[in-house]
Amino acid sequence: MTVQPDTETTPARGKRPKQGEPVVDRALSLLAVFSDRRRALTLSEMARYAGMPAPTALRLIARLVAWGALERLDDGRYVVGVRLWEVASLSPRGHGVREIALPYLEDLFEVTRHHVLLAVRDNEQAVLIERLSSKDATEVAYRVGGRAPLRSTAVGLVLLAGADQQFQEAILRKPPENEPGVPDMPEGQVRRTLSDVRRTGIAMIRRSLPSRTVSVASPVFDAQGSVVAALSIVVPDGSTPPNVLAPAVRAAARAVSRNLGHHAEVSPDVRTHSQG
Amino acid sequence: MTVQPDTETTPARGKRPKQGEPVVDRALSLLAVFSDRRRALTLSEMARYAGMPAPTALRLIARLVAWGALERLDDGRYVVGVRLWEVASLSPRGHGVREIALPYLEDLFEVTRHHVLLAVRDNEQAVLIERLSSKDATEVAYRVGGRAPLRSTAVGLVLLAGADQQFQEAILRKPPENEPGVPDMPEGQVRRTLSDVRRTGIAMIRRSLPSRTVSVASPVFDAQGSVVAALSIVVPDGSTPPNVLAPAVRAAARAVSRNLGHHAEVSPDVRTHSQG
DNA sequence: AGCCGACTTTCATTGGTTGGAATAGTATTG
DNA sequence: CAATACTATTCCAACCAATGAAAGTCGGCT
Repeated sequence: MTVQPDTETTPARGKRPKQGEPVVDRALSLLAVFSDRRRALTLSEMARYAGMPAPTALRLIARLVAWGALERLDDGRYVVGVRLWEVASLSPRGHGVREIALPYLEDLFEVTRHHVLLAVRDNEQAVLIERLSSKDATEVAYRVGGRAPLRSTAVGLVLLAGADQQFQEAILRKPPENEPGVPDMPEGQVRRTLSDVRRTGIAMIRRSLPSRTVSVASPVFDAQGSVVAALSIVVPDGSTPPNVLAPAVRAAARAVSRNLGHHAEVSPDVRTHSQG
Repeated sequence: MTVQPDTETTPARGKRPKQGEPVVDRALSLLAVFSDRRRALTLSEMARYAGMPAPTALRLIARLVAWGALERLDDGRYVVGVRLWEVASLSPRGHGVREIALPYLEDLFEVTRHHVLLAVRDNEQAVLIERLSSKDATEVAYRVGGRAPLRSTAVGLVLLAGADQQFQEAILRKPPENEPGVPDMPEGQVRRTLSDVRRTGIAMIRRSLPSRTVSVASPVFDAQGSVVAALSIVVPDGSTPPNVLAPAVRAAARAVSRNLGHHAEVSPDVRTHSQG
């Protein structure tokens, strides 16, 4: 009678191969399956992308739908819900700065009629918080809610320059990402650029894809003097001399900073370099 | 020896008075504690508002922070995170329509220099998706991400008029909410108004609080011909005759609809009434 | 009809979840 | 400076919500 309990042939209901991930994490991973390209997904797609069995996904999704984090379309597919958007609109670094900055972005937009961008840093990337564009503007690489690299975009450089030293070093140590359309700078040049950005309050990047454009960005400070966002303008290369754009961008960024409670201590450096 | 196990005096660790709410719901209720007035909360505040013990809240919050749904400030308080905002930006009815509508909102804004609003319906309320305002505009009642009643706002009436019959009846049966600053319409008048809105594609509301304003709203249709959003303009009462605003608002709303794939079948009714 | 895929319900098992208690840290008060 | 009051965090044994294979249901396609 040395017959072990035959687990092979006795399927035994409720015998899971062990998973052991917190439920909350699973629920969140179901939210994370949505992306720019995947805005409406079926149950099985969500389960597959999130890496869990369909019944489990269904149960969790049911909770999310009940709360409003997800919504179910007529065809049975799921999309991100308005309720989630509503809560998210309370994000200080998301809609928060946006709300304060928007009027100034509009002014800048109205004067220039070119793309106006607002971005914050999240982890090792810039997240686009707002973008004003006219219907007939140049093609631009990033959408609101999307992410952009720190080293190869104007807003990214501004945010990187404003981050704490330790973080900057960590980023600089990493190998460049080689984004298409942007000449990748060697580490030394990046360092010099960041220093320039801090000194002048302006970052500038030329890119050739998806179209030939010039971006000019400037930092937005909060009351404590830390860089909380980057404001930029993107124009077709050759349309307007960047040194004409810089003062306008910087002025807008300063106006936003002032509204955030930043008391602009005009450093002599900035004064010397204002205007090219 | 009829002494029962004295549960009273033997506290016995791990003996909870039973709760039994799904974990996901609890996690979501921790997100729901944030509001316009409460954008940064401490652990104990969140636990209190969400109605759960501090250790439980802490554990869940830790997961939410790890994922990025919440962020922790230097002072230990929690705020809604950028990651959540990022996912929420994929909400078709949230940022989705917004993204398509924004250029047209901007045009309208630029011409009029008054508040331009975009709202969708969620449940029994309108949710403000976008608001363009100049720095020196009139005070306005609602903020982006906020909710407004259906019966007493211009966007609300448009959304209500575009909802299915069954839903409209349910709303009409409910007693009026008596919002301050807006004359409350009796049921019959609401019905007539809704019918007018459907016919003319325009809703108009005067309100006296927080300032004397006139709102003019028009529906945005999707490819299937259902009302997915309402576009409106809010001007100080007396500044511009509403019948001048109506065509502009309707034109903008139509432009957005067209962009959403709506093939405007110009109904005879609308033609008769276009322009006052 | 028969097959296939996606969706949903069921249910015995169990491990993630739970919250009181204890501890540590911080601000306020007498 | 001790005492008080509060918040934040760690610990852990009990236990119930979560789990996922299996089976049933629905709809589409051949």
